[in-house]
Amino acid sequence: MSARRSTRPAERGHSGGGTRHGTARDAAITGSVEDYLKAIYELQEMTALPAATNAIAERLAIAPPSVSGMLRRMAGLELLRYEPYKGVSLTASGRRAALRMLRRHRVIEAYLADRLAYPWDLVHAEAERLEHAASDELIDRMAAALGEPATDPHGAPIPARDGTVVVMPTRMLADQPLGKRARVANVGDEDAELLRYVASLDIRPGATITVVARAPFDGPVTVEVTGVGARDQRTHVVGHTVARAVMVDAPAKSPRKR
Amino acid sequence: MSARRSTRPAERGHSGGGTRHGTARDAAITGSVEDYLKAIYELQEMTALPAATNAIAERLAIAPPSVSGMLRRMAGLELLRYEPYKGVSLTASGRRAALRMLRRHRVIEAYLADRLAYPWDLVHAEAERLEHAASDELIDRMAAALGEPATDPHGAPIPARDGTVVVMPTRMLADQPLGKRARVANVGDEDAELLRYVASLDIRPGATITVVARAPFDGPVTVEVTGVGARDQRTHVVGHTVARAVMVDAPAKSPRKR
DNA sequence: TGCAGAAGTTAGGCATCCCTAACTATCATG
DNA sequence: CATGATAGTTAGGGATGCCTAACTTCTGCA
Repeated sequence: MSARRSTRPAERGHSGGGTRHGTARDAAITGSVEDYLKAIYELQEMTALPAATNAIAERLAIAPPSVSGMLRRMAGLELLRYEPYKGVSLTASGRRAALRMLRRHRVIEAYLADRLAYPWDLVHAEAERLEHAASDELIDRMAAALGEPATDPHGAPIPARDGTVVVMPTRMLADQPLGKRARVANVGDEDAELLRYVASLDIRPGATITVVARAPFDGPVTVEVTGVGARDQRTHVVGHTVARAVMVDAPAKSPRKR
Repeated sequence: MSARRSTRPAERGHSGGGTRHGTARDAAITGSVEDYLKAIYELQEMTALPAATNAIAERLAIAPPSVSGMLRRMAGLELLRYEPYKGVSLTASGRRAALRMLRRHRVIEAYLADRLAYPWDLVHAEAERLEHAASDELIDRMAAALGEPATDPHGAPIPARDGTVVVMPTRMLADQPLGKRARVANVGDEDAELLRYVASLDIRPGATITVVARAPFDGPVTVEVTGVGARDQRTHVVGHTVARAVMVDAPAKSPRKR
């Protein structure tokens, strides 16, 4: 009988077998754990407070009890600190892993858009799956091919290989003072339909935008937009959801490296 | 509270949840099932007989009982015909799915090698993971970017979108008659070390090779090689494992489209 | 033809990762 | 400071997908 293959796939899907060799911790970072890490990081980014179980559950479209269980497991892996009923916050190791995922996600998005002419509303969904399967080698080759891009197609900063990110201070279009010109920094990447819509209004990272009116009670916002390569200005009225998804530069302090 | 995401990941890892919408059959084609399909197809390709449980198990580096269970499940999905103790053969639907995976795998390999300067011994491992995560859209974009390549970097034919493959008749270098010049058709892609080795001998798809001597009892084979772009000939002595991994054109009948 | 060994199966288990139902802790507020 | 809504937990269960141990079927060869 011929020799049995000695190299077996380290991780077969997300489940089963496994947990041999590797950094003991690495071995247990499944695709699901990676999704949790990203979600928790992004929640903490927003609030700077421990991430709430229900918030994580909602972000991942998972039932809260499933999250409780996973958090306990991840605490065991020392990816986060978990005090029951008190929410979670990432450890240094968890934060590193989360930023690694963010880098992967955004490099893939950038590559797809730039090299395969992927429309910007589709790159997120594709990256969402590829980010778990791609090797670090592949991510680095893609980033290198693009010349180490600083942002993804939606304007979100791409963490560097060493886990540092340059976070520019931004605010939602919904919070932007009237009459103040600003640069569009980034647009939330999760809603494809919304992305197609705002693109049709020339609202993309780098565009210039001014809020000229805002109706009360989370009402529509009137904006003047000058597209990235454009000279002429267009006026649009957008709803509150859009005004919350579009982020503009808030040139307050200097950019922070974190 | 903001609107709950309506689009949830259709498949979370390989496990759990799922089985919503889709062709009822599609929904159950997990990454593992995809691996089985490929393995079974390739075994059937070689032998033209039902694939044996143990052969599948060995190919996938999985214990035979695990295979038995999976085969029963896949028979239920009508991907294959399963007669206990008699092996399995793919149904039309299973064959289609297997060829789809082969196309994905080989398009990815070709893309990585061509566009990201991936060395040919590494593309297999990377494709092995990406093939489960990439969308059809991505595969087609990659294939289009390359100009619809006919073969992968190892010389294996890439099935067309419609599931047809042009299979050229080949034979192992180990079976090639003495003194007969032939073109290297393809080299088995699974063993990275072997690939690096044969590449160092200029043995790649398209190279010209002649067996000038063969020792008995599966002994070493002496060959004269002219590299793809090269003019001068080099002589090498390779072992039986290499002689079985290198396939050369066997210009017998005309190529079959299957 | 019969029987040993190879091939393949059933039985029972475990890890991941999700679910619903039911219970408990926390906290704002009257 | 009691209490009820909300947040979060435990309990129990199911699918996938792998494992080992033990058993059954098949087959080639004397």
